Amino acid sequence: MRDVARASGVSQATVSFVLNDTANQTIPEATREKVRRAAAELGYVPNSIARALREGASRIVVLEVGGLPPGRSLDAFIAGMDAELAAAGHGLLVSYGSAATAIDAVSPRAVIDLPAINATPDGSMHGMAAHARVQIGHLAARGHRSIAVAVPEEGGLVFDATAGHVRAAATALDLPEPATLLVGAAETTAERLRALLGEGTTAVAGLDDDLAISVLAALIDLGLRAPDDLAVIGFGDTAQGALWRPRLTTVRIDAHMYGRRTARQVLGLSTADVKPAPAEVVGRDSA
Amino acid sequence: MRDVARASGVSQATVSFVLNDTANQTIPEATREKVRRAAAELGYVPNSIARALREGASRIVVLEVGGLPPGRSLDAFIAGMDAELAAAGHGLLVSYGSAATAIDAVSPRAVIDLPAINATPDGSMHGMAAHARVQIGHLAARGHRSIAVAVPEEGGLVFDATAGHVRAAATALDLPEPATLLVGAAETTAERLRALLGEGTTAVAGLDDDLAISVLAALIDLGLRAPDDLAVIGFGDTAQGALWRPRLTTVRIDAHMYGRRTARQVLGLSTADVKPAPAEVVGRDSA
DNA sequence: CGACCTCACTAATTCGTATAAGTTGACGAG
DNA sequence: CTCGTCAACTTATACGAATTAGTGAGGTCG
Repeated sequence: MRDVARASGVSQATVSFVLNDTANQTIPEATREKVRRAAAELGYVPNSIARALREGASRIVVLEVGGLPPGRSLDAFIAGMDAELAAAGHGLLVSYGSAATAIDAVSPRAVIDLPAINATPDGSMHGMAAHARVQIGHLAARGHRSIAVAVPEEGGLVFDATAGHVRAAATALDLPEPATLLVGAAETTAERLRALLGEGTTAVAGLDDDLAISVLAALIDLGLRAPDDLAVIGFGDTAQGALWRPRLTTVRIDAHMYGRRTARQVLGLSTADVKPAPAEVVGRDSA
Repeated sequence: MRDVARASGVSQATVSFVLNDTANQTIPEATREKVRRAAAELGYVPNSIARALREGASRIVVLEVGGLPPGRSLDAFIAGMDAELAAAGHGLLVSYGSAATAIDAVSPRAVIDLPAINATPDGSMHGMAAHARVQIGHLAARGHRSIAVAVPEEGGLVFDATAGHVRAAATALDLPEPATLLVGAAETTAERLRALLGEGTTAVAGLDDDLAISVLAALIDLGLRAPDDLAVIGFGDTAQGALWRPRLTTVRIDAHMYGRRTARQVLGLSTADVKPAPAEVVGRDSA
């Protein structure tokens, strides 16, 4: 910046004013032009660390994904956030694992703890509660009343919370409390599924597509088939689901828009014109 | 830091010396103790942005994953890097999408362009070339000579490079140049596969498990079965592969170690004692 | 004609750290 | 008694921007 100032014959402060279009600063267009030209010629690039030191935060936002299931939805969410943030001159960085170190190393403008948000009582930010209602609603509409929810054996908070949404959805639809199907090793899962079937369960909702697919596999191991012996519905619309036979019925959410909305939210921008499409059942063969 | 200095009755510089164990600095233990105590009491936490400004780079490293296929290998690689970096006081942040913005916003200690590294002529850093030899070698050992490689229709550089390794492996084993199977929509893929089978192809190697699974699905659509009508082998050992029927034969790599090694490399530490296990075929039913 | 205002800037300070370059007092050697 | 050395610090500066508080020239108003 000092070089630019020297080259254009003004002070460093003036350069800052011009390049940042600082308000309440009366600088004639001629000078502005001179400064901009010099900056361009010298290939001036602001040092974002210095800027961050001055402003108290860097222009990036960190997304913590925790144990969130990977897949198309997460990718789309990330892409959406990234696009919106980029438009505002910010960058998106994703942290797996040791977030704390990373976070204080970059002083992000904001950090988004995605699992925590989804775990919110009403999952408000991303409408998780509403999504769950769509998923369970599909099953209920097909006459299922005795529904189980497939949860990973080594769950973690993320899944606990999501399972909560599914349970709430069942209650809201006047269905009995859903049973839980712990998904683990192939044989154990199959055994548990057999037990559940014996108790009259007619449908299973997976917290994500991978879990639903595991259930489908277990079903095959038992020599049974979906949707006749058991209806299975997933969540998230991963590529895998469409490949399976029977093809997996699942729920698609507008993750890209949710990503964009989240980005605008943390930047303090209006979210009025970014409306995610409602969750939608991708009706295929398994339910 | 100034507060700590005031509280312990020394200068800010001394505090810095003590807290960083600066070499060539003679400070009696008594003083050191005083400073440390004050720091602890005041809950002093160094401002990493200021430190980054001073040192020219922050203590984080950015990993660019580009269009790399997600899955267990990538997760393990990330976990490995993260662990090793954390031990050295650094954080790991992953960039999808607009890496440039993010990178200059944080001035990372290093940035790792994973696809680019894997694309290296010999894929040296992560032994991609050797891995490909293991994959093709398995097929060759079972007597297959006419092998095709499954590549995504919308490939990108990552896959081009990986495909190169597979081709090189075939050549090294004195096999004819492998054909290419473009994987796209279900029907098209099945058609292409039918054509390939007509030309005598007896085995397909997928650049990752997802691609191999798509081939398995296409095979089912054609009313055929693996491994009798076509041997199929994947790469990366994702959870999905084990669920499929026939269960997918694949290649497992020691991604965690590769991650750790990469981390130590970029930090300039010795990599002598971190030796990734060689790639290994997970022999299941499909090949 | 002097007070006051606006324009077009500049000088100086701040953010929090790391470190090079002193400074002071005690002690030993000659 | 003096000089040099060393321990134990302190002072001052730099990193690169943003921003606050001026400052001088020129014009307006009463």
